[in-house]
Amino acid sequence: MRPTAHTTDVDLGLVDAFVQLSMVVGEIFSAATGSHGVPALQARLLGVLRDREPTMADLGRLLGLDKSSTTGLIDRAQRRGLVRRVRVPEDRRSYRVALTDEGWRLAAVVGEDVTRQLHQLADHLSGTDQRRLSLLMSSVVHHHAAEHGIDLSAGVVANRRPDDKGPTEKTLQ
Amino acid sequence: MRPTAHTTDVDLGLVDAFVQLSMVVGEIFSAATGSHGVPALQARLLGVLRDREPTMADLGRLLGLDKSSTTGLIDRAQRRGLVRRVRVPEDRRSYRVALTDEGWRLAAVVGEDVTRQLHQLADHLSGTDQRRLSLLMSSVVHHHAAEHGIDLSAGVVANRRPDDKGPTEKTLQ
DNA sequence: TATTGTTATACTCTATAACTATA
DNA sequence: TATAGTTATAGAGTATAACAATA
Repeated sequence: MRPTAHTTDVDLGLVDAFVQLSMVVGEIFSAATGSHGVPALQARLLGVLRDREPTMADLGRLLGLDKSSTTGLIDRAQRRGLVRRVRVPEDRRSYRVALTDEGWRLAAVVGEDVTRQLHQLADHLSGTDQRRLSLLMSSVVHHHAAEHGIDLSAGVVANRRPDDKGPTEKTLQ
Repeated sequence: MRPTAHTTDVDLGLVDAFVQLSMVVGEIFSAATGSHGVPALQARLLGVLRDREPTMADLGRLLGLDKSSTTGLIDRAQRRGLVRRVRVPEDRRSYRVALTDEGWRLAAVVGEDVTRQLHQLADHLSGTDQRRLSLLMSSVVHHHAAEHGIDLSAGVVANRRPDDKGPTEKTLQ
C-alpha cells in the first residue's frame, strides 16, 4: 500500500500543489476546448447543457455568474450557433437555454478530448494511486461544496455517459 | 494505511475531480486576492516577482503569456502602483520588472490569505491524507512539467518563506 | 536582420446600475 | 412591487499583426 515510485517527486506542499495543479488543469482544459474553436467558459456551458435546459437565472446560479454575465455568455454562444433561447409559455419573461445540433456535436467531441487529455495527466501513476488521488480530490470538493451549499450536479464537459443524450434528444439529427 | 472516513465520499472520477478541484481552487484564489483589490493574474505576478526581477520577455515565458499580454499586465499593475519598470543599462531595449513597496506589502498579505484559505480546504483530512494528496498532486504537476519542459520555479503567491524578501530587499521601507 | 517591447485591434469574460416587460 | 432578462458601461485578460528602437 505504499505510494508508487513516482510519488517520490519533490513535494510542492499542499498549497502550491493545489495552485499549480489547478493551473495545469485549467491550461489543458482551455487548450483542448480552444483547439475546437470553443472558449473555455462556453465549453463549460456545453457540459452543463447536456444535463438540463435551464432558464437564464438557473444558469447564473449553476455557473456562479451575475445575470448580466449570463446574458453575455448566451449571446456569444448563440452567435456561434451552439445554443438557442426557447420561450417559456408559463412565464413570458423567461427563456430556457438549449443546445443546438452543432452544440450537441461540439459538446461530445470537446468532452472526449478533455477527458482523454486529463486522463493522460495521471497515466504515470499506478491504478491504486489514481483511485487514491481521485478519492482525495473528490473529498476536498465535496467538503467545500457542503460548506458553501453548492450544487455539485452542475457538472463539467467531461462528466456525461456517452449514451446520455439529455432531455432534448428529439432535436438531434 | 486505509484512507480516513471522509474519503468515502462519492468518487467524482479522476477527470471530474481534476476539473472541479481546479475550479474550486481558482475561485478561492480569485476571491482571496479580490478581497484585497488585486485581480487574480496580478496577484500571481506579485508571487512571481517575490523571487526575481525578470525582463518583460522573461515574464512572458514564466507566465505563459504573449509579449503584448505581458505589456498589458504590467501596464495595469503599474497603474495600481504594484510594480515598476527598471531600465537595463546593458540592453537599452529591455526593462526589468520589480515590485514597489506597496507591491511587496500586498504580496505578503495576499500570499498569507491564500495560504490560509487553501489549507482550510483540506483541513478535514487526516495529516496522512493531506501528505498523500500533496504528494500525488505534486507528482502530477512534476510529470506534466517534465513532459512540457516547463520551469516549475515560477512559483505562486503562496510559495515563499516568510523571511525571504527577495533580491530587492534594499528597496523595502 | 533579429530581438525587445509597445500599439492597434478584436475578442472573451466579469460586474454594477439602469432599464423593459411581465408577474 | 417583485422578478426575468437586457443594455450600457467599465475593466481585466487574451492574442495577432504592425510598428519602433536597439542589438
